[in-house]
Amino acid sequence: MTETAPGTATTSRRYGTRPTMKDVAARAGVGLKTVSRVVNGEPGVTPDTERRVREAITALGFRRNDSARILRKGRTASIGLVLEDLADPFYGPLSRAVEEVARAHGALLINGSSAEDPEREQELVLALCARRVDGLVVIPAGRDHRYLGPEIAAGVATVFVDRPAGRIDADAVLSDSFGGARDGVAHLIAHGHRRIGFIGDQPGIHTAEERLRGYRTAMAEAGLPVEDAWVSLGPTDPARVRAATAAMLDAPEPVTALFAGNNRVTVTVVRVLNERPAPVALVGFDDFELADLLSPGITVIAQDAAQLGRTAAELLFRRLDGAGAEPRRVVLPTRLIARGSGELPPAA
Amino acid sequence: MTETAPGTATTSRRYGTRPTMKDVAARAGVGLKTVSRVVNGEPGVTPDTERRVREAITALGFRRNDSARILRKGRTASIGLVLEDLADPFYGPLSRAVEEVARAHGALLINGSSAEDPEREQELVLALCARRVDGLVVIPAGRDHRYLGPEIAAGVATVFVDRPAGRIDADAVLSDSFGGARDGVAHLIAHGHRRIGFIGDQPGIHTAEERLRGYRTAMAEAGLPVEDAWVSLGPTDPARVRAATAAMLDAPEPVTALFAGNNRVTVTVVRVLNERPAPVALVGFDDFELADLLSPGITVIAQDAAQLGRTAAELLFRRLDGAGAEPRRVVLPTRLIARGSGELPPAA
DNA sequence: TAGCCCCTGGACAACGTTGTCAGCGGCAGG
DNA sequence: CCTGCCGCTGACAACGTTGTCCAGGGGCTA
Repeated sequence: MTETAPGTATTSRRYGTRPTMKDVAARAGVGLKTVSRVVNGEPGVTPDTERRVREAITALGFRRNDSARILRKGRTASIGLVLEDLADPFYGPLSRAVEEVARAHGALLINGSSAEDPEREQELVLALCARRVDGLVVIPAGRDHRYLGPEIAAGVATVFVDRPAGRIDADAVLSDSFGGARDGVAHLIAHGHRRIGFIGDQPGIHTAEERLRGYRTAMAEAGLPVEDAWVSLGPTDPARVRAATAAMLDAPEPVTALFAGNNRVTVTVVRVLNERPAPVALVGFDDFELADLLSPGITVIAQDAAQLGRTAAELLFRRLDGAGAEPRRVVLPTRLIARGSGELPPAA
Repeated sequence: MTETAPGTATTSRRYGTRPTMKDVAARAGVGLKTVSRVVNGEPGVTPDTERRVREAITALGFRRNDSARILRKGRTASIGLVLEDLADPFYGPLSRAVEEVARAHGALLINGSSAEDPEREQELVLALCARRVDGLVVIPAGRDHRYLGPEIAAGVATVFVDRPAGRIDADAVLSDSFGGARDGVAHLIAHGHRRIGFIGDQPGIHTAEERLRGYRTAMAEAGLPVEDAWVSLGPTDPARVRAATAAMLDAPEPVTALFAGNNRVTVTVVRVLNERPAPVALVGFDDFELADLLSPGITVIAQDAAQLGRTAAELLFRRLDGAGAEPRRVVLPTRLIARGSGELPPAA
């Protein structure tokens, strides 16, 4: 045993310094490798030796340093998740689903929010790569993911969720934004609407564009024109959405129904409609808690966020297990849930 | 550019093997340490040398291996967050707030869900410690955290949030559960209620007990009795809460008002009340999105989840910056938001 | 021109763990 | 009694990075 801190016992160590296997080995009177064997449950250790080692471990409060282990082994048993905003209720279940799958595979989840900022996304992704995560699940904020090329080539499995990767070919798990929006708008048309507004997320975001395309397609299929004033894309903050909604409703010839491009938009639109006397039909993309308890209940195009996360994570681990193949694109169906708001007839 | 075909030049590497500083140094024709200097922006490198190194870095797709760096430096620049369930809307903003603070301090956030299972909490916490996170933010699931003793002694800063640690002395950031519940119940009493039910989370959970204590105190302060049938603690799954609510409302002498112990409970209670003709007053602990849009709006005791997370993370980083001191307990106030459901008069 | 210092660059050890390999004692078979 | 094998154990190198220390060269001063 060696002396360490000024004037104290053998086991005392400076604050902030942790005992290592070497310390454990010294205390147990065995070799370094034997400690390693015990810690990792490898065979070939006498019960008596093992007991001595275990005693030393608890006495010293030893905990294996995974950084060293990772360095040595090359695998980190962790995956990274980069999403837009954890505070958005859409991402909670998604994140949780990814975590559950990771856990089932013995991996830890490291996650971060890009705040919808491409630079921040890249910064985060590269930080995770520097940590040598085994794989990445990314909800893209940017439109160009070529910076991931070297990482993917180096063996970092990567799956994109909710939106496809930009300018590289990679696995992606998506919801059927186009089909969902088309169904939702067709639903409104079926209930007699002719003048339908679309309020969506920023142009440039894949889902926003797909949903807009779905809207336009449904209108076209019904032979209806789309006026410029009926389409508004932009940030989903309440102020912008409020303004857009008001503009459509206060126009000389107001829209009689609205399609909201995601849950953030829907919530604000509901608030605006609530403040107005005349009922306006509404279908929103994304389901959300309590949508059924509002009056009228909100008709939505539901996508299963948890399923999205689960599917992506499972695909990721299949890749890690060596399922090498062409990048795949998985598209999950959406489901229209009619609750009332989408079945209102045109006011006029 | 060099050839990378199988079995060729020095710079070719197997799939899954990443270039190291040594490779970069060889390619740039400089020493190992010089590469390190460039990568870390240390002074003392000629512009020309730096350029050569940077070229080699991009050519090889080099990315520093943070595992090795961490091992060498001892600090990981990452903190761990262990919470109950990311899918619970209460934790999204909390997690996000912690992340923002971590980011401001240049640290990465690793998080995991305990699923309210003490064993899983411990497993997660220890896994994070093995990764040598610099600090931990923990929303406890268990009641005994002595297992954290060695870690804290070894310098892992730890802050508990939402509930205090069990059987060890540690920093904690809490909401005023007791005061909030007391205020909420007093609010119901002020509106004429005498028979008030309390539906809360599992006994053993600190907040559940504090809120129950607040309920009992408010009742006692008003000189009102509390019948056993008016108090129900247990899991917050819909089935249990439904049953408990129904039992209180269908009793021979039903309660005229309910206090819900957290947002999960509130949501289910709202659903049950919606199915019944007679209005029942309701105050819920925790605010939630759309609470204002229901009819009646739901009166709540709001706690600021983001503030909770922010405060905890800031305290954590103060500790990491060396603010050694006695463990502190910070209690944040709650706020009653009256929206209608809490102001309904007794039915009878 | 000698002497000195500064600037740049590199050799080397160390961080804590795991994989490889070799040693040692005992036991069975020849 | 020797050989060969097996079960257990430990010495040693390696993972990729950073900190320490030293060497060489160029510019400056005396």
